Formats: sequence, C-alpha cells, structure tokens
Amino acid sequence: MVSAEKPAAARRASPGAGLPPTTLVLPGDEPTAAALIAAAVEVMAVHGYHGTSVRDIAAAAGTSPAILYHHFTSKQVLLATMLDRGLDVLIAATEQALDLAGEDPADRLRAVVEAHVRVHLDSQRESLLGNSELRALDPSSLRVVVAKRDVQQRIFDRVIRDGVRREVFGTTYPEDTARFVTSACTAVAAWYRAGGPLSAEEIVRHHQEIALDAVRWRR
Amino acid sequence: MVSAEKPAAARRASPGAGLPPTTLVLPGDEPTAAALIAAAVEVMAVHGYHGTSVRDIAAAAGTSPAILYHHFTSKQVLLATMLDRGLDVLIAATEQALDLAGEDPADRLRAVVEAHVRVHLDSQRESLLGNSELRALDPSSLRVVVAKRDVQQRIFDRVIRDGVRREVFGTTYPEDTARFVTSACTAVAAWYRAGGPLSAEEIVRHHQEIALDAVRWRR
DNA sequence: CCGTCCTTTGAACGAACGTTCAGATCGGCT
DNA sequence: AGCCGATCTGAACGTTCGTTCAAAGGACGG
Repeated sequence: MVSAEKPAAARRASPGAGLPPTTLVLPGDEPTAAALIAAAVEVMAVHGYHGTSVRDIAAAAGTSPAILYHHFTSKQVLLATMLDRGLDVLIAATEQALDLAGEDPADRLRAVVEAHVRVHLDSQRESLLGNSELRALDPSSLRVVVAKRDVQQRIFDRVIRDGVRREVFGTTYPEDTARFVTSACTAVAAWYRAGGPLSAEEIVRHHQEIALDAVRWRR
Repeated sequence: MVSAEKPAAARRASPGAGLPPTTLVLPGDEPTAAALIAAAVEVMAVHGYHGTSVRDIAAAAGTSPAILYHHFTSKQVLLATMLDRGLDVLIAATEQALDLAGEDPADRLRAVVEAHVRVHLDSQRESLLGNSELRALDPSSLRVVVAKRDVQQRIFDRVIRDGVRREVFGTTYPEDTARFVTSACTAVAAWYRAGGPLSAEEIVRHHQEIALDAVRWRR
C-alpha cells in the first residue's frame, strides 16, 4: 500500500472523543464501554430508548455497532446498566448529604433536597433517561430499579416524618408531602436549561425554601 | 412488540370494541378514527411512541394497519393530534375551574390544583403520554404543544402571583413555587394506581393543602 | 518474528418498521 | 337494480432494526 492512509481503526477518533463525561461511568470500565455509555446517555436522553438505534449509539461513541455486543449482552442490558448506576449515584449523593447534615430536621431536609436537585441538574440527561425509560426495561431489571427508587423516596419520607415527630414540621400528610417534594425536585431535570434566568445555586436554594414551606416548617 | 391474536371474525365486528373511552375523542370524530385514538392512548402510554408500532395500534383498535392512513396522514400526526387535544382538555378544565372559583386566592389555587390533578388522575394514560412523548413530535407540532403547556403554566403563575400581591400568599418565589406545584400535580399521573391506599378525592385534597402550604398561605 | 489473546470490524441475517396501493366491501342515492 | 364515493383490507414496498459472525488488527510475551 502506497498511500499514507492510516488503517480504519486509527482513522477514527478515539472512542468517546467529544462526548461530555457522565457520572454513569465507573473507574473500572474499559474505555470503549465507557464511551458507549456516555454516547447512549447523550442520544437516548433526546430520542428515548426505542427512538435510538444501536447504530446511533455507536456513531456517537465513534465506534462500530457490533462492538456494543462485545461489552454488553444487548441494547437492553446497556439501558439497565445506565439506569441502575444512575440511581446508585442519586442514592449515594443523598445519603452522603444526610451524613454531613446535623440533627436539625430543617437542615436535613435542606440537605436531601440539595442533593436530589443537584444530581438532577448536574446529571440532567442521565436523570431524564432514568425518569422516562423505566418502561423500556425488562421485568427483572425494572424490579431492581424500582426498588432503588423506593429507597430514595423513603429517605425523604423518613426525614419529613422525623421532622413532624419532633414537631419542627407541621404538615398533616408527611408521606404525600414527601412525594410532592421529590416530584418537584425531580422535575428540574425536565425544564432546566443551562444559561437560563436561574443559576443552579438559585434553583437549589429556592427548592429548599419551598420544600420547607411545603412541610410547614416552624421557623 | 405487543402481541395480538384476535381472530379475524371478531376484528370485523366493531372497531374500538373493548377499549376504555378517552377524553381525546371529540364528538365529530368518525368511529374508526376514535377507536384508533383510544387504542393509541392505551398502547403508547405503556410502550411509548417509538415502542408502539402502527400494527400494535391497529390490533388494539380492532382494525387493519392501513386504515390509520385513511384517517391520519401519518403515525406522527396521530400523536400530535392526541397531545394537542390532551392539552386542550387540561387547559379547558383549569380555566373552567377558575371561572367557577370566587375571588379568594386560596379558593382559586384550590380550584386550579383540583382541576390539574383531576385531569391527571381521570386521564392518566393520556397525561402520561403527553408528559413523556413531546420529544417524538415534529418541530412544528412541538411548538404548538409547548405553547399550550406554557398557557397552563401561566395560569398557575397568575393565580399564585395574584395571591402574593394581595398578601394572602407569602411565598418569596411565586414563579418557582408555581412550577414546583404544577410539577408535583403532574407527577400524580406517574405514580397513581387505582385501588391504591389513596382515593382520587384524598389525593386532590392533599395536593390542595400542600400547595397552599407551599405558597405560604396566611390562614 | 511468530503465536496468542483481546478488541474491533464490515458484512450479513431475519424480523419488524412506516407506508403505499389496487382492489374488495359497504351504505345511500337515483 | 345499478352506480358512486367513502371506508376498509391483504399484500407488498423499501428501509431500518437488533443482533451475529468470520476475520482482521493490535499489543505483547517468548
């Protein structure tokens, strides 16, 4: 061969080049698997699971479609991996925030609201995916993900119920208020746009304040 | 995607037989078009737009796939029709509730919360569809639907801002609180299950109470 | 420099997709 | 009865889907 053309593999950009990092990639992941996850987050968050083809993912990752099946057993498993890891990130962030918070129920509610909102702002695409594609999961993966989602919901339940028991919060319906608050905090991933009128900091603070009002915090 | 094994003889009986009614069907609709819409609501609410094939819709409606193209120019247009009508229903219910409410800001917030929650409970599948499949719309349909969504959001904005101006509500962030409340009220479509521990009436009342707390209603 | 193992590839598979179309069927008018 | 327009159908169109596979490429120890 006379031409200076590099072989196909080298002609390609390195896998995952140009993709933003994602919280769903773990340190142990092989580079190509990480690129596929990051690419799937990007594309699926926009077009959904069924609206995204394996070829779309591979193209966004800068690899070939077939390689997906070397790192994951199916497109379905790739989705399940992402959603599962996403909830691990959310729960870990929330539990860590609670560990750092003190005993005051208002501080504790502020902490979990901040963690929840911040994850949904910082990992907006991952969160959107996790909130809209549960229906695309196979039954056994769905069970796992729903269970983890319940864990997160129960953290809010516990914080609010605890505040009510200590008479710092006055809400009549602790469980409904907990769901009310988590729903609103989850929704930020659906409407937030970077560069909009509100900064992430403002959104976090406002949600903390409104959540405290919703539980009838006795200031 | 979705299996259907109805015998041909039963299919010919009457289109749409066995489907629950939907708010998205208008009086002027031809029966087969109505059956297609009702079927699409049922199947798409579960599997999403891209996860539902034209054959799935036709099977659920008890007709043949080709007939869809006699009543709608494409699967895309069928979706756009449903989402557009769904928002018309929501906005009409909310505006009518406001008309019936008096001058008291608390009553007016109760009214819009009740209307919004009730639509999302009574038309759960239609609402789920409307909240998750905006991304499947073509740009021009999306513009229309987003505009109507903004109309609904502005109704809440206006009610809450009005309450603040009259010093009946004390919230510091009227606009953020409005979004907080609508987000939580929209989310009921995602978690409500008929036959669960809460009746529709209870859910409506609790959401009214929590919303009033969130805006710092001065009782 | 060869052999080995892991990674990656292009090409191909059958199935399912949205859509089209010529013709069957039907109700209503003359 | 005979016709007509609207409604509906089965069969097919070309495309794209998720997935498989034999083989090539690359890194590396011997």
